[in-house]
Amino acid sequence: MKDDYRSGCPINLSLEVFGDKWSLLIIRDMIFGAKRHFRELLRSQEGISSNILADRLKMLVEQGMLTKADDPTHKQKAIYSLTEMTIALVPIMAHLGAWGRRYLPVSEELSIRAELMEAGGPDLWNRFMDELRYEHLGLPLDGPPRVRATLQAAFEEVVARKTGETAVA
Amino acid sequence: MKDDYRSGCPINLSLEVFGDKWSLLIIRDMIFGAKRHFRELLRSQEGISSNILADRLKMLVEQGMLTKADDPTHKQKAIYSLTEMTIALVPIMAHLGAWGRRYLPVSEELSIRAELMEAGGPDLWNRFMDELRYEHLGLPLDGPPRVRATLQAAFEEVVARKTGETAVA
DNA sequence: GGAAACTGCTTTCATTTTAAAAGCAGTTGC
DNA sequence: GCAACTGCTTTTAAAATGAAAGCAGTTTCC
Repeated sequence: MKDDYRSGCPINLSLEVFGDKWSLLIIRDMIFGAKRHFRELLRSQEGISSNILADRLKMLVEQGMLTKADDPTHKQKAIYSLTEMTIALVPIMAHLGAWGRRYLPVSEELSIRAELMEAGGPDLWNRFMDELRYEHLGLPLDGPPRVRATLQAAFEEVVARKTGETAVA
Repeated sequence: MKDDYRSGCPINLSLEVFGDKWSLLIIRDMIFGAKRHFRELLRSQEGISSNILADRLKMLVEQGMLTKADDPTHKQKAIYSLTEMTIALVPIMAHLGAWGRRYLPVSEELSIRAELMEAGGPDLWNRFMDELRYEHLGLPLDGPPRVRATLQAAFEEVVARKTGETAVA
């Protein structure tokens, strides 16, 4: 952990931890894309390069934002997990997505999840956070996880519809 | 405006606009510190340098996050104003502050505002946003602005108390 | 049992960004 | 008339980023 901060302001400290162009995208892919391995994270929409990904993962682990463990199914695989700190970013992700959707030129398929998160509100966010605690921290969960699958299904529906439209056009 | 984005994901687009170590601090100082001029913004807690500040202000204006106008009281002064886009970041600021306060080594005096914002919740944020619309966009406001002054007073109270403690110690 | 594909990275090198410091052409207040 | 203030720009060094290739294993598949 680094401990020489520019100031003790909570917004500044937050930016010092994940205020760059990539960290939050990695966390996004872990939360919404269920990605847990290096090579999965390497296939981001935005095309992160491997050296940057390696650097950020290392930093995020050092900061307590992620944990890293051996994957029992493969001697070379590492599994990255969210921590409570990172799961607590879900509402911020939802707000960021809603903001981007309102003010920036988002694509329909990549913003359907943000739309559903905004519509679902804090109740949905809390359910999703509980599901992430179940998947990443092993905490008990009431019923099976469903939020991410619902978001994913909506995404795929849009993709299918747009593919159809293109085929027709 | 740049228009070559890495992806149409709303979170990514948001990061492309203000996902760096300084942009959000400039906006923070305009929102919570009522700073409107270059040299005011230069005196940030974190010590931004003048070339970076100039660069970011230019970019934020290009992105529609701020507007720049002549200050009628001084031929060399420029006044920067928030836009609706930036005022809409208030809830994100509140969440970021709350998150930082919970998980990072914040200082007491610099986090009292975040504490009050968290306690006030969406009702307070909306009132604050209306006050910012009044100050920066000239929209009508019901009653005089009070939120920022309240936050500022709490900040100064903590500073005064801590100065007293130091003097006694 | 051998080849191909996959594992999480690291290395290299060119380009871009950041940072600190000094400076500058005006403008304003006293 | 001069000192302090205005929003920057310039210079130079250091650091971060990005693209591409490579690497020492491990696993899969036939």
